[in-house]
Amino acid sequence: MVAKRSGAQSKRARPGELPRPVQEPRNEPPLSLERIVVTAVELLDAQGIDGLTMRRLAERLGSGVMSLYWHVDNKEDVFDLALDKVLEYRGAPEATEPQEWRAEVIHVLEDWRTSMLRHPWSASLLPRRALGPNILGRLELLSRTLSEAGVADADLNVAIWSLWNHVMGSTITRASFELSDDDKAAAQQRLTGLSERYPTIERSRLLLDSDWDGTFRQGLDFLLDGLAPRQ
Amino acid sequence: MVAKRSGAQSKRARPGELPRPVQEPRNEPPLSLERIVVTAVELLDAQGIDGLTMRRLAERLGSGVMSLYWHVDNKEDVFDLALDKVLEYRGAPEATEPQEWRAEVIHVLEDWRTSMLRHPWSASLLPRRALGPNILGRLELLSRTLSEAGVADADLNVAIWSLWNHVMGSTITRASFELSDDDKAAAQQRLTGLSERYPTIERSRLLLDSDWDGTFRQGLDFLLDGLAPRQ
DNA sequence: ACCTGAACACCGTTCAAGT
DNA sequence: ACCTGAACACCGTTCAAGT
Repeated sequence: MVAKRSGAQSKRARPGELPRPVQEPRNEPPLSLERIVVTAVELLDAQGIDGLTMRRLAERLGSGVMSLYWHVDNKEDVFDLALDKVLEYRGAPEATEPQEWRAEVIHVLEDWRTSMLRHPWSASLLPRRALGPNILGRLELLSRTLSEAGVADADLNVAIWSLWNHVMGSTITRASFELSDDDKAAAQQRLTGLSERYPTIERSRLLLDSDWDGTFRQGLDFLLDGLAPRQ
Repeated sequence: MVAKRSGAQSKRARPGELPRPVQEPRNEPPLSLERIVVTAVELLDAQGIDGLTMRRLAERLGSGVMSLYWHVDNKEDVFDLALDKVLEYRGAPEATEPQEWRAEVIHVLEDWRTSMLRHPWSASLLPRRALGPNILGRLELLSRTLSEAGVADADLNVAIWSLWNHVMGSTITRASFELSDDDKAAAQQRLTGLSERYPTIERSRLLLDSDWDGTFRQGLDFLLDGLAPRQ
């Protein structure tokens, strides 16, 4: 269903290595935290949040279940690591002018949202998990940008959380509506069945015609208008 | 830990009924969807999201586990029902002037947020669950208020989703930071340990001094400024 | 330092049956 | 119409042990 990431690309057996029979090419490299996390992300992408199981994860890695526990404390740990993995920041488009703080903030936040939408499970996971280094890094970047743009220290935290809330809210909403076609159909049914009870949202086709990207951009613009440093 | 709802108040045995021995007062009323939902909310309040178990739920209800399945399709169903239960709308403060649309919208959204914060599990659950009648009712109310205030039909869906996203984002963020003192402590530790890597958010004490209510109100004001119908 | 299997205490749900 | 227990196919994790 959902696109899988390439993850650990299957290396050809190096020449000179003893050749394994073709039908059993599981030339598994040794377990490592990195491999575990990459595979966990693959599994989450493929099977969703309930699809991640220590047993299934071990199977994919070609190891015993309990081997995982040497590298990882528990399942929560795996979630934290997978989440942070997905939020690696692949660098901004280099030194923008200080004038363009607004464009830079928009870039940072859209990249954030895009990263999460590539892995829909991440959106609903983030609010419940610890903040890993990549998440903190993104917060730091956002913070610095706003600060340099002239937002007063006293207003900084409110500004950051407002933007964070907007990113989280719109990403989670979008991801959840994207994921559950059943729910959507059920909601539509319930709505048209009860259109006398919910006439307004039925008329506006709230649950059916929604421009998520447009909503994100417009809400962001409103927030930035409000947050912009007075000059 | 978390306040429990009163739920089904324990009725005294009606006079004329055969008296049960005092030490076994489990004069359980018959199972019903209502009792199941109320008890599920109690259990979620007390034990959190992972604390809700069909077996524990049945135990609290004094019934066999499988009895639940006559009233309910599966566990997901229980989540949907508990979530919607928590979002019952206890009426607005009666017919406000049409001029006061802004106050009314703020009231609706703050009540929404308050309801969810009373049951912190609801915030992280809502994005993944189907929309029940109470949730739809709140959307309808919001929709009607905005429409009557003069928001054009073409802008209505964007307006509603922007506000919804803001409520969800800020409630989820707040609930998650409220819940996990451990994570907070860990984050603080990680931060102060690595203050050279995250200097800006360390300086602003982003993770420690946050005025969630203020952030909610201010972000809401910015959004309403932007969404307000041009006149 | 790294990996393992057996075992434990749980899950949600199917099924066939009881009243 | 409503409730039940036994059974199945799973879970995450402890533990004692292997290399």
